[in-house]
Amino acid sequence: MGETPLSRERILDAAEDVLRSYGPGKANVVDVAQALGVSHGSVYRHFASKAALRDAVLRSWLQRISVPLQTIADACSTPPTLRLRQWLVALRDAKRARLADDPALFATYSVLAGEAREVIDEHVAQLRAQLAQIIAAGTASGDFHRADPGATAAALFDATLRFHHPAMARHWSGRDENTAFETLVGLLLHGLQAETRDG
Amino acid sequence: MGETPLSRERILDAAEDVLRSYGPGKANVVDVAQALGVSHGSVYRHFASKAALRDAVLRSWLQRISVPLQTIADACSTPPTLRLRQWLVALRDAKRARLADDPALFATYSVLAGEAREVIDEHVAQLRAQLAQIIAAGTASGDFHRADPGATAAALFDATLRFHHPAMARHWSGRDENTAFETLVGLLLHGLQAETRDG
DNA sequence: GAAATGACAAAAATCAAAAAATGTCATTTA
DNA sequence: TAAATGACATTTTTTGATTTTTGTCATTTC
Repeated sequence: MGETPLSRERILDAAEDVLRSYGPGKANVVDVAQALGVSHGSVYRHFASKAALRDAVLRSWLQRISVPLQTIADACSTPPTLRLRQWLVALRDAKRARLADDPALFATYSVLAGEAREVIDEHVAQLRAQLAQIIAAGTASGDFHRADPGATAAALFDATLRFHHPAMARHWSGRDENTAFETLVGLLLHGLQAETRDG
Repeated sequence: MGETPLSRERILDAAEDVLRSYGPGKANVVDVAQALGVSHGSVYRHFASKAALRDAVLRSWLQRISVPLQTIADACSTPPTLRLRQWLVALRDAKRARLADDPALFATYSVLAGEAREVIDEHVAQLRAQLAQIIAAGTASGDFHRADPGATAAALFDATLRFHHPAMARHWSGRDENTAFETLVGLLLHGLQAETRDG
């Protein structure tokens, strides 16, 4: 009956569609199987549990955010200060665009994120590593003056939480949002460029 | 029957006790009235609704955080840089202490906060005003070089969300918590002290 | 007569029975 | 013989009847 053989990929796509139209509370694996025209037993042949499927869908969504950011982090020809700014803007914009594009789906993924702590921790670690990479480049070039790129990356990620953490999405449509972001990023970049006793 | 006449104060105290022992989901105004030995109708004589009582209890809890911070903000004899650091440390410590002291009550108040957006907005505005006051002092003394104390205050408050927002409480017992805080505060203070084109 | 009461209607929470979803696996299909 | 099925036991969610809680106010109390 199946035209294309059933694969993880196809299941993931169907699961995302089901999630989009039913929401995180109502979507279930029978629906996903139905969307694919197979029995739900077949889905369990590719994913050990509903939680595993949910994690895979979330991971795929997060990849679509982190992969383009890696490209920015890798752009060695861009000066570190500019590169850092571009990266922070890109992260902010990626989140805002997803919220603006489909608020319900954004809310759905926020719920999934709340249920899949490990997947999120992994994603955050990836993003921090990208930041650390840029900061290390800036330290090497003499643009930044900080001892520990890892700790500094964590500080920058935390400092900008307000602009990328889904729990703060409520604020993203505020009037002074852009000014607030620019003020904070300006402050942080000045901090990085300042000479330190200990760095 | 009543020894002391029923007052807002006494109701507030009883409500906090009830909240402490029943939690935010189970506490109700009949319980509060019972704890005071009065009918629930009498409570409604002092508070228009359960929501109004809840707001008042939350406001009182928040005051106990913001009033001591105001004292720090007002300490003109302390140099602005140190004063700012003290204020940020005090806010962080106040939240951490409440979480450590009674995690269940902290969770209860976090739920209340989620239900009483307006009260929280007011509280945040107060805290930001305190920060703005310190920053304005630092700008006047030449320690800081930022154009807009209000915007800078907002940026500092947002940048440190990770260390004072209840939604982030999960992280507060982490191993590198103190280092992370010090790294971020150091970065921010350097940023404030740096010369700017536009300030 | 100001403060408190408790009976009451309306709204919300609870609970247990019924329905649906998850996860397994012996059997079927191609 | 690898992939898919669907019947099944178990767990979770939904549903709707019942109980609790909220909020009001005419009456009572001190």
